[in-house]
Amino acid sequence: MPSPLMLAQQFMDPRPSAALNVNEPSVSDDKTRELSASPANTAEVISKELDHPLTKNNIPGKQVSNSEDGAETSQSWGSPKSPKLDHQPKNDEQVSEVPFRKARVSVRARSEAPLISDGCQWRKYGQKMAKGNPCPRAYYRCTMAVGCPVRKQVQRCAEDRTILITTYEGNHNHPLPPAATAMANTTSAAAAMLLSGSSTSKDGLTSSGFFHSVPFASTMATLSASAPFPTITLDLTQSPNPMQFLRGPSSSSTFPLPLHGYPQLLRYGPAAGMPNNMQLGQRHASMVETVTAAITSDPNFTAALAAAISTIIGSNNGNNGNNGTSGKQPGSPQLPQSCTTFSTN
DNA sequence: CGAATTTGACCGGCGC
DNA sequence: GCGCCGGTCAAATTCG
Repeated sequence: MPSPLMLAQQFMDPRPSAALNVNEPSVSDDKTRELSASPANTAEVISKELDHPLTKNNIPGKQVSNSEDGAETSQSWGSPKSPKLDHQPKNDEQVSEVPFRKARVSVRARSEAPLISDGCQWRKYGQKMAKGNPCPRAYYRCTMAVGCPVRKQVQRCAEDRTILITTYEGNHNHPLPPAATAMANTTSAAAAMLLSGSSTSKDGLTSSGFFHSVPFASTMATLSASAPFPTITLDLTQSPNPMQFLRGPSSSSTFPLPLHGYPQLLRYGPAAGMPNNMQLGQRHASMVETVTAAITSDPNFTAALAAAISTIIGSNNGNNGNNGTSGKQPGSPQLPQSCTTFSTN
């Protein structure tokens, strides 16, 4: 891996296509059946995979570790389990250049509701008791589109049952609702930050880059690449602090983060803006802070976050299977979707 | 009646 | 080689 940046990009999203679709609200999300309301919740998203599942190197037991909830730490998504639907191994070989084939994003949110709404529609297909956690883990599959390979796991933290951990895997092969898109952007930003920071070290990115300048950011998001696939964890359960910026009516129901307000976010993507050098320095920091603040302060954000995550996930792998449009775009190489996402929105 | 959820069984991987 | 564990499938049941 040449430049860390690249890595970052790859993690985030190798392909634009999915992301693009995401932006299009063709699907009305109202359908979101998940509880839409999780009042104060923090969500945890787990992972996204960059490559086909077939790649099995994953080590199932270990991957993400950042999670504090011991309960869920060991999840092995991406593993080859179901011969059928799960993976859509088809043509994505392009991604293979990436050192890590799979990436995961985890988001932990504080929520009383059994699920957090992320703008997508999910169907439960299984539930299991995880070994170190008294709370059952539920398995959901995205039903917004027929062949959407995206899956998610939802489980409460054993230690703190108010914390809901949601793990996303796979990429959406269909457009996501606006809410989801918004989330996606936010999440992507976070991920981007992480990634960018990660350049320094593979494992704990937290320590690098942005985080230095934005300490609390690290607390909310971390990326771990030690495993075969990188994992991005967003921890919304703890409020970092400071959001002095947003203090006022932050609690309004809408997402504060938005790109609308912060154009910087839009360009934040690796491709676009994450130059090796972060000239933006402070800008980034502020953006991050803003985002963080928004996240922590706004419960609704959780939903958005979840959606975002899924989007990201989708973007990563995405590709191929996804967008109906076409697996790959001839003209455009693989731009980081995140970029796309950002800019689009 | 159709769709979604629930629950147990089955499958495959991993560790011992 | 055996047992454990996580994950998914599929039939049955429930709800809208």
